[in-house]
Amino acid sequence: MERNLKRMATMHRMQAKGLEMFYQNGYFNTSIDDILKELSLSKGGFYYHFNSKEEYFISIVQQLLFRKVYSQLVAPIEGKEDPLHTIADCLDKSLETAELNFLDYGFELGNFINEFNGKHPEVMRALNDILKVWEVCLITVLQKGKTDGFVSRHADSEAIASFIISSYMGIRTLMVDGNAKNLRYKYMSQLRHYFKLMEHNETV
Amino acid sequence: MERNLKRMATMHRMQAKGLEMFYQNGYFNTSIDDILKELSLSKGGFYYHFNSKEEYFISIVQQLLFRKVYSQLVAPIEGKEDPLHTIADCLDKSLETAELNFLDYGFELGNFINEFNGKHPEVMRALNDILKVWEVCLITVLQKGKTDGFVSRHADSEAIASFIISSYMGIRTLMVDGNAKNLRYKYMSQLRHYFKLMEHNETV
DNA sequence: AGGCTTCCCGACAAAATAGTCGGTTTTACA
DNA sequence: TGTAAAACCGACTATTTTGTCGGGAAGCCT
Repeated sequence: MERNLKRMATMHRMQAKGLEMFYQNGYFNTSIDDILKELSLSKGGFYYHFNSKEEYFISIVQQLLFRKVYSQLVAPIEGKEDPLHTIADCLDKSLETAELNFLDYGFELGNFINEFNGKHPEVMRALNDILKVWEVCLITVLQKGKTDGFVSRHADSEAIASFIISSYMGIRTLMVDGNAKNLRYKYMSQLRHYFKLMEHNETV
Repeated sequence: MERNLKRMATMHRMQAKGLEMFYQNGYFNTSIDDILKELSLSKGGFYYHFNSKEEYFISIVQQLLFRKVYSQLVAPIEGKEDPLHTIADCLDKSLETAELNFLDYGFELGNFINEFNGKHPEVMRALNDILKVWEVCLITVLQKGKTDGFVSRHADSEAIASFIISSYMGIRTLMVDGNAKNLRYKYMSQLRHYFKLMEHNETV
């Protein structure tokens, strides 16, 4: 058992540092050597645990990135009532974290999708899987919101979900180099306006 | 004069091919050699015209990318009346081009901003300059829309502009690997709903 | 202690990378 | 037509990159 623990510990250490550096510099602009230097680990050590840079990256995506997105964007709204307010609060919280993060480089998932878009199908599949989980969660919770009387029955849950995702991905990108605080405020104000549209307000 | 023409022609050829390949594969994943091979040009030829890869890229951004964004996203709305409908139509047209483009890799400007975000200040400046032009145009036309009675006086032009930009950047990213046609339709429907909110509709 | 598996080292190979430089071709023009 | 400048060539250097491999250290079980 001690064995397995050590293995897990090392791999996790490698993955965590990898995510950190790929996020900061991008996948293609980060070399295995760069990462290993930071980890004080050797080439042999790396290739003992992973077969290639790409496989390494995919494992990071499936394990670390998935959990990160899930805990930040999915879990806080999953199964909740009053979806519109819940979603808005969840996104605002995410933006707040980004705003306060001195070393923010945007939305990890979004950045990687951008970097791999249209190529590297294996990697894209892993990234799209995460996106899909988020999307499905949004749609589900919006649909439930309809039956629970929080969301207008005319609202198009799928379209709303896509709109939320795209706007969030975009604002995270803009916030990196712009006035994050101001952008966050502006974004949230517009998003909340937009959300008011589909509140259940049929006066019957 | 023939001299200058040839110079311009060659440089333009290099820039055009560079934009094409940087767009397809990303800046860091495209080597000078790759580009030169496609151009049937030599190393010496390249470094005669440009001093470095970065300078080369910046020249591409300032000349080709700027014009591209300008003609597609700025010119069609600049000075126009009824800004909300004009903007919506303009974005829809852009999305249509992307949708029909068999080789779409997202929003060029957005992709590059993503790739350089937080690093390479020189490059980021050039990219942000373009973004700024677009943003200012949006704000201006929205403000004018207020005085002309097309846009509600309570609308926050700056916030709307940011919201438009971020959502557009996001949807372009999503459209690459998703069902572009469907995404475009969903996006435009939500955007138009959102726009309805700020139409001038004070019944006095 | 002996042997076996797991884990890790670091030198090495092979290819790719940005950029340099001396020389050659092309072009303008006197 | 001669000549000088502009435009281009391609071999070369430096470094970096991913990935391999033979071997050694550490832990585990008997």
